[in-house]
Amino acid sequence: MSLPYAILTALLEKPSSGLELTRRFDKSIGYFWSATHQQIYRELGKLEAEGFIRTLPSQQPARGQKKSYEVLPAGRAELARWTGTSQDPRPHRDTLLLRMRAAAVVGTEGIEADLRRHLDLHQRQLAEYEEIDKRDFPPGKDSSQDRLRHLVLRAGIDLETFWIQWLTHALEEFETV
Amino acid sequence: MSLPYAILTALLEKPSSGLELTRRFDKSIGYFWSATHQQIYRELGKLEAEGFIRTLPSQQPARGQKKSYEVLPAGRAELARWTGTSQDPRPHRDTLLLRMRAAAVVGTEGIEADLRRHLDLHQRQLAEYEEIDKRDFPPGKDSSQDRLRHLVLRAGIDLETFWIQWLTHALEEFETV
DNA sequence: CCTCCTTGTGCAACTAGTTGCATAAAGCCG
DNA sequence: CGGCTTTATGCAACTAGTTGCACAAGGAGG
Repeated sequence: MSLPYAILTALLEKPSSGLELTRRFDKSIGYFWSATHQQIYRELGKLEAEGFIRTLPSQQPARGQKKSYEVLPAGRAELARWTGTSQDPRPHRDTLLLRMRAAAVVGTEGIEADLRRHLDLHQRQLAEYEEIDKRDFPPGKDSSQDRLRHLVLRAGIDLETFWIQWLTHALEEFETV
Repeated sequence: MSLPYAILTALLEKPSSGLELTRRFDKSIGYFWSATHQQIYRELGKLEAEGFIRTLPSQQPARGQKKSYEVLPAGRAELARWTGTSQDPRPHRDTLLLRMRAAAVVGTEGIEADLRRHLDLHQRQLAEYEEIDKRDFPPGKDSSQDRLRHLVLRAGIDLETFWIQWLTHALEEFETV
């Protein structure tokens, strides 16, 4: 699966401890590959056992003691291999669309309020992305690294924009019934 | 989770056997809630045990013997309850965006071909949706049922359109490096 | 200095989803 | 009528992801 590769990418961007990774997942990589701290700790253990990462020296492993990891050459190679390997898109699951379809059969009772709530959530997310856009990608920056990362952010922005439009349209539909 | 509700919706639209449901999932509900035949058979068993569905009469249960199900009033009520219940959007995972982010760190070797392949897949999917659009939603049809189902289809069409645009843009980016 | 809160790591048990395979009936075809 | 394919149902074992909780260290404050 993809989680180990998400972690390798995050660690290459910056060596971190489990908790730091968890926090960074919550506001960056996690936008398109979320993970709980549990998954992350477990995966860090596996990656270390496989020789893809190691704990930074000068740190004895103990509970409640911060333990930072960095990527080893074998880990970078494995990530590069995976990145270049063709993969099918994973099946796509969306509860809200499913509920709309159900609502067509059993009635729309109660769903409108939740559409509004989702609209609000997407608007917040969009605002967050635009914040990042302004902060991390000012006009001058366009190394090829930056351009790729910016492309990913654009996908996020455009997806949120799509949802906002769709939800707005759906809510209009409800008003005219 | 949502699978049982996807199945209830499909069965309300039309009573079916396990295999028929599997096929219908592959070309309708499955566009936003996919499931394997395995999941479906297991879930049908559970739904029957809970008294939400039953096998159509005049059918003895035997291997290799078709067994059709229909939704009972309790099942419809449960689906209506679920549909009207507020739910958080589930975390969103996308391998391709993750790979782009990884590519920013370890290089883009090999990813371009796969972007083209994905572009092709999305174009086919869009064509399929537009086919359904033409076939199932001619201008006259707009009962409130139809309008909701059409709204869901529009989401599919617009999402595919988004991906096609994004991938096209990404590939242009690659050419100018 | 002892309790409480925060930071950090981790185990165990669960739910959801996937993959591989078995089995049975029924139709097709020489 | 005997093997071959298709239709149909299902078990078992696996991988991925979630939830609930435990526990240790260190700092803050009465």
